[in-house]
Amino acid sequence: MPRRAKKEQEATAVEAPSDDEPKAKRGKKGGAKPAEEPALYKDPQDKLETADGKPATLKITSWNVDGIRAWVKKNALEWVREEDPDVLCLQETKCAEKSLPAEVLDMPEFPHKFWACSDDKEGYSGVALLSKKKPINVTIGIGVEEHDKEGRVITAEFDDFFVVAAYVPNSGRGLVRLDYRETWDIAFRTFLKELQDRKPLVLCGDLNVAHQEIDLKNPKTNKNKTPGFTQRERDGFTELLKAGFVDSFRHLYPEVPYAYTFWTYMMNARAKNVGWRLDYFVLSEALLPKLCDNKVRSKVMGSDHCPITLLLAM
Amino acid sequence: MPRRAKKEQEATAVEAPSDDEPKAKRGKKGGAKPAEEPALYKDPQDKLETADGKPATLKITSWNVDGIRAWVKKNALEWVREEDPDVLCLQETKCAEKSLPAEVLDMPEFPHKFWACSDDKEGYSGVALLSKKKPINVTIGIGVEEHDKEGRVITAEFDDFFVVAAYVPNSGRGLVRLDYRETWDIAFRTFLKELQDRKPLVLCGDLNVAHQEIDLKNPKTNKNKTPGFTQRERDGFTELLKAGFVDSFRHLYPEVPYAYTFWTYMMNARAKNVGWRLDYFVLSEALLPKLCDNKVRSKVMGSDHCPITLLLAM
DNA sequence: CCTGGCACG
DNA sequence: CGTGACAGG
Repeated sequence: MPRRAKKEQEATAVEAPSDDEPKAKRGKKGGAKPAEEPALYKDPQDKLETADGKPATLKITSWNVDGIRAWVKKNALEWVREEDPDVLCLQETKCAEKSLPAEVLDMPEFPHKFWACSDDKEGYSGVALLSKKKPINVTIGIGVEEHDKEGRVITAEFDDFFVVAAYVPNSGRGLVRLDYRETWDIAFRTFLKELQDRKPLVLCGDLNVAHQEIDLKNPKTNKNKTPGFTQRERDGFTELLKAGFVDSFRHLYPEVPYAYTFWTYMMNARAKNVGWRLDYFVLSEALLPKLCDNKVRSKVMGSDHCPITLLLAM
Repeated sequence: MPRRAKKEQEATAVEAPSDDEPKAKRGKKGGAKPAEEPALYKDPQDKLETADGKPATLKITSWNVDGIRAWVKKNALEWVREEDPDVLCLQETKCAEKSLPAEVLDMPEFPHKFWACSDDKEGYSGVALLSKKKPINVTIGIGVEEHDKEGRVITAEFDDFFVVAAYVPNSGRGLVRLDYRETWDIAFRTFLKELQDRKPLVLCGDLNVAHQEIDLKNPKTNKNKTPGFTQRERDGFTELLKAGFVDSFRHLYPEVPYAYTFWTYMMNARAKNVGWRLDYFVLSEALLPKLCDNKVRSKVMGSDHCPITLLLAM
């Protein structure tokens, strides 16, 4: 940093599927159906300065990789190198530390690498935080034993702020883990508030909730049924914002729909942009004057989530 | 049948690996090691008639497919169509009947298809017998309850002979199932002898034993250690031959080495032809006058086993 | 549908 | 190393 302007968002990891939706479909009952145009999202050009003209000096990228080994094989690191963030936060690495791919361990761009893996279940959960600059201090977990066994949080302290990389527990099929999720949400909020009492923070990662109806394609059918869009999960997020935090994407783009960061692999959801916004940068309000942009790199392939990037003028 | 002569054995399913062994290797200690030429096997041209000139009229192909769904995806059926056998025996289909790939179920070349699947463990073992001609009768198993739960044997009766398609149980890592294997071998032998009392038979399939030292690359290191080359398994095969059966490949080519039908996927074994002859046609002695050839299609890809083909003048 | 584990070979 | 079933999402 400072950075040159990049021409346009490009998907370098893996080519986006080239065949579009069929233009028209004939229903089984014989009735001709009108073509359903997919509601696409076009991320605007990166805004490289704050509202009052201070240049972006810090770039943070967050990506739920859905298995770091498979992700590496899909050449996702090529895109990471082009994006060239200062801090890279990865969720769902699904990989014991000893099995991490050499391609990631070797990256000289990030001399400082931190890993949190699940204690019990191999290949489950797991987050990483990679940084160009050496953090003052790094901690794993949120300081609550029952919540720190699954490799879900890494906190890196820098001079003027914390970066918290998080992978919030999914409530599970049939919402079997929604009770646990609520317990987590409360404990995690406490943790974040205490951190923020010391220094402003950037929370980034897969928070496993679509906050409002605008944050997923099918709010009606998923409300209180599908993990990630129950009232309790959404209220948890609202509570977080009340504690002095800001959803930076929604702050910058209050009315913009279709800006999803996750699409199930099933039913060709990504091609149809039937998705969810589950990945966030949540900032301490104190950092708002430094906010330049929050990008959603929706075309970048390599996982069932796309990467998101935060630009700050620190 | 009768058939035109085929020019040369060709691998149409999947290209054989194109890079050969490195010509020379330098040892870690600095000493130059002589290049180890892989001991290759070249299957001779198909012999399309018996020793006394009767033309081949029956072609049986046997292949351990190591998962019929994966095998189909590797385009193995293309090769099967070129080979065009009258009877096709498949082992290790690893597939419940309801999940069989449509590509196989649809094959009009084989109007008569028979499946034997594992009762308990899904995706384990399983054999198939496909035929152009309708058999007089078909049975599953060997008529012994404890041995008939894993989908290992199909017997098809034709006018002048039986075809027995078999996948003999592997003795398992650490030979944990060698005792069971011996029990199986005895029961299976009894079954075959009783069949043969009625009509001559062709046993074909993965018998999970390399009979003699010539039948695997590394007899010394595997003897009595690795499943498939213990004395008890080898003796079982010897006992079978004593009961009036003939290993047709070894009968035709008594001294030919390196004619393997299986190579572990590990350690690049196939490229180095570090293999085992585990797949056989075992004939009733009465069928010897009809024997034309026993082919080992070692270049044909699609599984960790290659197909073998028997040519008879019935 | 796609990732990981694990059993089996 | 590669297949399958299974958990998890």
